[in-house]
Amino acid sequence: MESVHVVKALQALAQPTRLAIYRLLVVSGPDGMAAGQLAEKLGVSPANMSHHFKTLSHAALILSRQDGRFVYYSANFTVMNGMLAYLTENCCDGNPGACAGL
Amino acid sequence: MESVHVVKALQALAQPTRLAIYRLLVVSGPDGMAAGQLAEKLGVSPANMSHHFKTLSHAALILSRQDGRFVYYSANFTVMNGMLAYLTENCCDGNPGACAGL
DNA sequence: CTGTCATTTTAATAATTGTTTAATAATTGA
DNA sequence: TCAATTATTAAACAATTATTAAAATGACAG
Repeated sequence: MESVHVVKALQALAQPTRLAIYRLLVVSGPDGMAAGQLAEKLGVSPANMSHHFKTLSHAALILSRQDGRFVYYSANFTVMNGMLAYLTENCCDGNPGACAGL
Repeated sequence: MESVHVVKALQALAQPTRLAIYRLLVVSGPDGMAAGQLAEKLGVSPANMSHHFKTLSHAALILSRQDGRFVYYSANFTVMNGMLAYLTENCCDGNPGACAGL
């Protein structure tokens, strides 16, 4: 994963509403949740949610699929994995250190 | 780790220079690196670096210690661990899913 | 002390981001 | 087709963030 994509993913998650959206989608797994369901659960207006979905989608952190009138969003675990790996790469230059557990 | 701290940590890392700083500090381990050394390595002005150090410190992602005229910064692995755990908590509601590997 | 080096702070400006309101699409059922 | 529902887009404004230049702090050597 390249630096510029990691920055984009971090930016996308670095906002309270979007972090909450993402966490709900992590819990809901591959099936995901409908846009309106998320909006209601978080008490955020649909328009505002839509902007946040766009930001998260653009960072490839979430996926969407249409089902009738509903749009279901779900977490893209592959990108999250890549981001986490990037953050801890080459920890302590390969030697054991205070980073134990990473 | 609380949501508000996670957002702060993500915000701190969601910037190319700060992400680069953090990664260099992850590699350099507990000893860390001097402020000026990092500035030179990244080609960023000392004043600008200082602002970024402040942001990262305020998010508790890095630690600092003074040694003579030099200030050494190092990665705070505990906070990174907390952040990573927060992001993947309750994945797929505890059931096996597409999140395999997280 | 005085001068120099390493870093931080302050102040100013430019750029980005988040929220709101209103308008627009797409889908469904009567 | 018409109205209702679900979601997105566009435009505007307020708020936050990043960068720069200049001044200030703190540490050490002579």
